[in-house]
Amino acid sequence: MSIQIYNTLTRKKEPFETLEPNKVKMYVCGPTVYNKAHIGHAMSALVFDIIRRYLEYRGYTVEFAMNFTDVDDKIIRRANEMNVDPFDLAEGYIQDFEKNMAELNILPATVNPRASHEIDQIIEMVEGLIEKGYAYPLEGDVYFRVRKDPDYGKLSGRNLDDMLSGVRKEADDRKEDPMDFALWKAAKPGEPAWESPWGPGRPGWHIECSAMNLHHFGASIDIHGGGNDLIFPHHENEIAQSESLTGKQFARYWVHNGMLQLRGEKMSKSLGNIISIDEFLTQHSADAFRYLVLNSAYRNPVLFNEEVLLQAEKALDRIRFALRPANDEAAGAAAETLDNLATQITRSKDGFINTMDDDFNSAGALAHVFELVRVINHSRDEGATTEELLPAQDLLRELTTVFGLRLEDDSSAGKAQADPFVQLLVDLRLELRSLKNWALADQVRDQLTALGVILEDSKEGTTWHWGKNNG
RNA sequence: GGCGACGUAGCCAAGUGGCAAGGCAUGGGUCUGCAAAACCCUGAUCGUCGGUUCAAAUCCGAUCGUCGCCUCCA
Repeated sequence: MSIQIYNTLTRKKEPFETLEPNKVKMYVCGPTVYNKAHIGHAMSALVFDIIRRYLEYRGYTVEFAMNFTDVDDKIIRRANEMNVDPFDLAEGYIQDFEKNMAELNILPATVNPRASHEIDQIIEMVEGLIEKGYAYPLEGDVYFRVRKDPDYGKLSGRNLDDMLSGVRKEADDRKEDPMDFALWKAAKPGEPAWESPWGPGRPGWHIECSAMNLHHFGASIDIHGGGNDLIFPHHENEIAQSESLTGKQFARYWVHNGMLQLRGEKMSKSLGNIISIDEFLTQHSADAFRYLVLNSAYRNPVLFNEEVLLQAEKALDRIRFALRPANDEAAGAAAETLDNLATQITRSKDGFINTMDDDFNSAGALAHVFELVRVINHSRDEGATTEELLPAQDLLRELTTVFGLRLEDDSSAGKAQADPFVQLLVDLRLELRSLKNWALADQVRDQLTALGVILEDSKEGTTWHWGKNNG
């Protein structure tokens, strides 16, 4: 059974077949860089990072492109408000975005094209569309002629006549059809502009993605991704532009992620309920966010709130524990236990792959990961040695790496200076316990807990670690 | 108004025809001086109504509810 991918274009799952053997050309719509990236951007980036990692795990070479829209009305407006150069503004946010992506453990794209670096290709494409009759210049603008494209609406499942009823009455009546959209916009005074056959101006939003794809990948790509809020009009228009010009199918599979739900509604600028990635990361771990994304179907809305994040942190702790070595005095587990462990390795790996093959069902695959976790922990309790646990733990590390989870025991980061003193107190308490001075021993433990240090007593002694978001 | 998605245990959430995964929480137990962690055990007939079928959470119809797109949006 091959990988199955749900294709928005056909509204069903289809077997994944690449244009070239073992190679995937994948393009995902990136952000318009006029502000700090928010957790909705993170959600989309995580979804496609997971898909990309999984395709690589399955042996594909993935060429992954994600653009930056760095020429746009909103960027220009904000730059004017702040009295800075629009390109400097965009550059700053691009760097912020790349920093955020690294923090979230999102693999860097093969290429990050920017609209402002693709102007020649954009102009060339617009000229081509005019030549073929799919576009027309109008007072320095250029518009796409939607009525000329019989397929227009095939991605979003709309037809032009239905859409017309929804069009605002004050629609620009210079255009041939209200649904015609801008490929090129004439420059207004004070705006950044490039010379073109139609006078100074700048590209419309939709054309950049088409031009970048053509430039970097050619006429056809395997996977085109983005948030499902981009299906219309953005992706619909991309298809119209690209396929009208080349006559070839633009993207074989259209993959769309669901929206992040904050307090029951979509997070967006217009609603003003934005949480930036920076803000998020001061409170929570990147792994916790990734877990939320993994734990649900990428096409559905993902619920985001404090309770769910707490549940995620605890679930991750469970996986982290399974990666710990065996007890020091472990004498080796019984043959039956080791057989079960060996069986589970095969079962978990097969289950993981079969489930992920089904349209990247990460939530289902996560169940297979947790089964492995349970059996590892059980085996440890049954006396398995570190060597005996290792193959299963290697697989656990392998699968969670495909998911992009770091699972670092890094909660002590930045606190290392205090470690010797903590150890001193822990050792002291051990003495108190051997003297059966429980009251004082408990006092030490309670006060360390209050400082964010978690103690765990066992037969071999006491281990300790820093708790989450504490100390 | 048009197009689309979703509604599964206290919470999050897989599962699209054959006895309902997983995580968090809860309760009980093992271990522990106590605790923590870990381990074992513990719960739902799938919004509602009707239909198809030997068999439905899963297909069809209706109904209620939630959400998204149709304007910039990941």
